[in-house]
Amino acid sequence: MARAAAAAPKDSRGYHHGNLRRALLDAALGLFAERGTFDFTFRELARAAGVTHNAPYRHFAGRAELLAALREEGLARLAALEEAALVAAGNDPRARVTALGEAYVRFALAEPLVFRLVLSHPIDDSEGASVSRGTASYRVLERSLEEARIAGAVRSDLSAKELALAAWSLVHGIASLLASGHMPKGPQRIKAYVALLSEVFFEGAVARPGRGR
Amino acid sequence: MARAAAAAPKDSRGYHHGNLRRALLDAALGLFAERGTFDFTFRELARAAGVTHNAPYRHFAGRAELLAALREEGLARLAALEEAALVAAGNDPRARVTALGEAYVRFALAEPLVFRLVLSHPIDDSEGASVSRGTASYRVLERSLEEARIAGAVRSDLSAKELALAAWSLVHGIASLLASGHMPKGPQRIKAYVALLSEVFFEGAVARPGRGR
DNA sequence: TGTACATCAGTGAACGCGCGTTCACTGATGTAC
DNA sequence: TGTACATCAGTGAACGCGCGTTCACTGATGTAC
Repeated sequence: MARAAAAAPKDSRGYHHGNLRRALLDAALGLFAERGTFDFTFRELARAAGVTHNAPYRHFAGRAELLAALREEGLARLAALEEAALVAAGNDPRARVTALGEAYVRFALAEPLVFRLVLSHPIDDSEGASVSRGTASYRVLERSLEEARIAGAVRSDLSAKELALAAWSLVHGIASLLASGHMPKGPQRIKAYVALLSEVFFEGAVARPGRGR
Repeated sequence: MARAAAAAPKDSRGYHHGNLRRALLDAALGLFAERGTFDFTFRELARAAGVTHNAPYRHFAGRAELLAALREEGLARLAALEEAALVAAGNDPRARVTALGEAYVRFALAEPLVFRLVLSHPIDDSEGASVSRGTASYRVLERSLEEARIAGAVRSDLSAKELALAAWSLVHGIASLLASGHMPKGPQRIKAYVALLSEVFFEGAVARPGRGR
């Protein structure tokens, strides 16, 4: 116990760094934020972390491996946000689906570069396009819509898969646009965006008697 | 006339290239397609176009300027596709909006890397987030929804702006997912995706009496 | 139509620089006895 | 508990390479007379 505690924080003093792996990941995030792109060199990364130019090789074979680690961490954070949102949302099926969307958008805005790293990362056909549909995030959405369908809250002439595809497109669309700066941001705006998209997703855009003015 | 014709095609013979600017843009597109990313060097580009490493400087100050030119061309092609789609769609407001969506998705699939170049290009706040909302593409969509609204085809308790935001999110979402390979593709699939999203956009996901089984 | 000349697109040698990679090393940590 | 040693994380010098950039150039095209 005392040993573990001494090993983990470590004050980053002395010859051995203590947790260079973590420091490198954080330095990479710092470089992202600083310049808005992913194109840093491995030597820049080492400099940013305050170590010799080839210390990083003890932890990552190269840039690609480090980016992959960041992508994985990002996906995990997104999944955690979604789980928390579901818990907070209670039992109403519609509220649950909306909460998922809001978590997704919040993530995209809180970490726009990680979001872009994770989701604009091209997946070639050989890996199978199912990679991303197999994502925890997507599965949770599909499951929530299945629940909503069973509860009679959404139409049953479309499958949960089809509804999930539409919902994911909607939410991924706004999140991408926000993360790339194509839309005005601001915390109160996010709420409004999500509320609007949720309304359109559930109710549709078509004119109906007895709605609005 | 004879002069213009001789100047334009030019067979790319001899010391002067004839149309190196065009050739460089095409070579860049070739490099994109070949490696799936935008990170080529200016010297690679010159090599790909078959000229000396600094011939390109006669036409572009650097990589960034060339990418900007490609972005501009891409936006113009997208706008042209959308115009053509509108013409082909006839007068039905709902068909017009759907046709716009389909054109957008087709563009993303036909030129996934240009699509990513154009739309995942980060816009910083100083340029104003309105840059992209001021895009021809977005304006056309908003106008079409305004028409639909006037025709009574869509609800009037939401503004055309709000409806356009939702429609754009939806279509940008599916287009991004397809362009990054997160979704299975295929020409007949696109039709199905667009039809599904159009159905959900207009009709909504909510269960209604007298729909489905 | 023919000649002289200016313009301009592409050439090719040269530069200094930061990169990724290699290598032998050093010093701290953890383990065996 | 104390000493000896193996392991392993980070160091620092060295390398060859391709890059962007500069420079004086060459050869083709277009224009003036």
